[in-house]
Amino acid sequence: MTVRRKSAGSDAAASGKASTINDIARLSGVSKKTVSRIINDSPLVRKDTRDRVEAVMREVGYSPDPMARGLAFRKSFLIGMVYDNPTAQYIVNMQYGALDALRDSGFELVVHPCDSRSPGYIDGVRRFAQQQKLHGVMLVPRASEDQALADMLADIDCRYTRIASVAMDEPSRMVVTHDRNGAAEVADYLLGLGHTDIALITGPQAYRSAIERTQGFIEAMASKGVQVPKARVVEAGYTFESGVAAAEKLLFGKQRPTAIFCGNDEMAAGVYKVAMRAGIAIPRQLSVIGFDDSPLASRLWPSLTSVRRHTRDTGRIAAAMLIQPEAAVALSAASIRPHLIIRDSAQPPE
Amino acid sequence: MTVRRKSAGSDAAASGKASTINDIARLSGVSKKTVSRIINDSPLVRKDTRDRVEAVMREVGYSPDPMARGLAFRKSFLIGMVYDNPTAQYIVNMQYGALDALRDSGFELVVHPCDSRSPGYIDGVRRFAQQQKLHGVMLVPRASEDQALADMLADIDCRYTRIASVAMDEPSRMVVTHDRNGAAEVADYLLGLGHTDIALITGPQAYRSAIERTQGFIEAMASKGVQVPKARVVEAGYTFESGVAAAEKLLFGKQRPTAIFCGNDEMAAGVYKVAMRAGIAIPRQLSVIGFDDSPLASRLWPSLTSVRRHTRDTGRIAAAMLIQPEAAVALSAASIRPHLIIRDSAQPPE
DNA sequence: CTGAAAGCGCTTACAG
DNA sequence: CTGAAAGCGCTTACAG
Repeated sequence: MTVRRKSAGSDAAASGKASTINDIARLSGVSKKTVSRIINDSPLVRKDTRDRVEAVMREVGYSPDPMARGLAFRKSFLIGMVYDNPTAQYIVNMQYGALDALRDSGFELVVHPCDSRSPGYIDGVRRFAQQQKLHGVMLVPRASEDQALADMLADIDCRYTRIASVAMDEPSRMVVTHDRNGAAEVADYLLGLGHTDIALITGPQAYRSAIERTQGFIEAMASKGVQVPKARVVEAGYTFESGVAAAEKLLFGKQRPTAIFCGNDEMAAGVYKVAMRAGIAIPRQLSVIGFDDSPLASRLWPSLTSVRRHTRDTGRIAAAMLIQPEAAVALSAASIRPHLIIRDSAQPPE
Repeated sequence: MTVRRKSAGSDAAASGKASTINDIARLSGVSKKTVSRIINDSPLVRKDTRDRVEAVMREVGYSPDPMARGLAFRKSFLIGMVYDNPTAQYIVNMQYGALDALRDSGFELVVHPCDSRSPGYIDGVRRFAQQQKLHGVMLVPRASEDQALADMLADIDCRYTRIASVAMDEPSRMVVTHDRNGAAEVADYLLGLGHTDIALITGPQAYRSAIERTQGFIEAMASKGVQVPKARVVEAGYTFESGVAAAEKLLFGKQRPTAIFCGNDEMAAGVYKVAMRAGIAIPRQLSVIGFDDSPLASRLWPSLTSVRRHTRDTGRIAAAMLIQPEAAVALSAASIRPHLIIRDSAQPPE
């Protein structure tokens, strides 16, 4: 037999209405201002007062209304995530990471995909940020690389963090993913296997990540004394189809490279398709390496060696910097470095 | 030479503050209540008054503050999307669809992934809905199949829509995806190619979609006079790894089926891996068909014939039903039926 | 069809 | 350390 405990909040609960700051003030015998101080973690409250009020809050299950708070603060408790990256897994991981940081913080995540090639997109983000009085915005590549976007946000006093492969703003606003390091690791790995004739299929050089991955690879090779000839570098579009087209150029020329490093997994899948169709065995006759460590990497056959990015961590840090600015420096200093996941798509050249 | 036009809103603009309903009322010489009526599309406003006020709004770029409106309405302008589906592309498409419906509506999308197997998850959704005073919630499979979740939302008077493969709630709350039809189409297709010994790798039967796809297939076969023996049906977990395990059971038995229908593309990729490794040629020696038409389908080699779901449309309709209840019936009547996308992974049996 | 008053649930600015 | 008053930008309930 259970005894139904009569809680101090049963009036509000019974009437079906959520309790407000006034209820808490009345029930704990303090002014609403004191309750407000407690909600906002003000140090100007005596410990026993705080304890008493917090007990009441717990008992009635009080949580402050974000809209009322937002109205008074002139700022909402919403974090916007702005992105135009077409890769689903990347977006979802970034969202999960942001939500990791936002969990139990009172902030919520509002998603805002956009098309950074369309002319009005900056205005769209501005309306979004201003109308919702966003607490902050996470800028995900490639949108994060658009200086005009960042300038607009600074202009309307909307705080933001930028995720990018290289620093391009104040440290307190940057989460740097160091794509260059991942590409260098690929170069070292392939050189270590004995490859010297390695081709590159790069992403569009209008993307900073593509530049970083390309340069990181080429420089790491150079540092070991191996030059990558221009003809071995084919620029593609980060898409499967563009990977197919690039592979066709590379695999049916006079001399076939013994390995191909692709700027992402999508394009590596394109190389797989061309190689399979042409009867070129991976990895025996051709080593292939991707970038992203997307789900695709382990589902392809043979499974694809690829560079893992810590996308979820990246998202978590970018969001945390928005809601805990004081921790920003420590967080941004935390190095998120990609690293190689070795699977079955590379071996020493024949 | 451009003449800078002095707009009626230049005072507010110059002071850097967004204009409010009071500014609009003052500038157009009406009461704020009339402005409010116009914001809320009330018919109780004379047309010329409305036109005049709307002109002022446009001129100063006014848009009402959602937090102030929400506070007064006791309801926010946020739509929650609750899901526990691990497939990234599905989630992202669903989000895009919802955003299609929400665009320029004043509503925003707040994402809320959860784990429907964890005990406290319903409480988590409740807190989310109550604290944010959500305008409505979209329930995505498999969370949408949890009656206790739907009951809780009804209990707290939070409107919701459920996306599922079969109706399990009032029509005004359902978006039905008819997975059964897609599976039946696969059966017809494989029978048409001449297959009779077809195996199934199904999703977990705790998922309604898995039941629907399995039953849809088996019944369509039966209607053409072909029985599917029990031993030809292997239950797996909708994951790549579970697909691998199931394929190993099916492909190395006494008699190999000539075709396998997989409950999703992930598991089909698992079949590919096992077949490739064992030197079983797809589609010559084994036809394989998936479900989802995920990006994976076209990236595998040979490209995978699969059932396309109209996920983005589904998301759009589910969101539209929340913000335009009057259109709900018409929308839910709109049939979203999956259909087969034929690629290269099936051919007549040898 | 239009408006003045009161209120939504908080915080800021000021006072003590 | 604590509180009474005014205000954030809207809408509801009531009146005309």
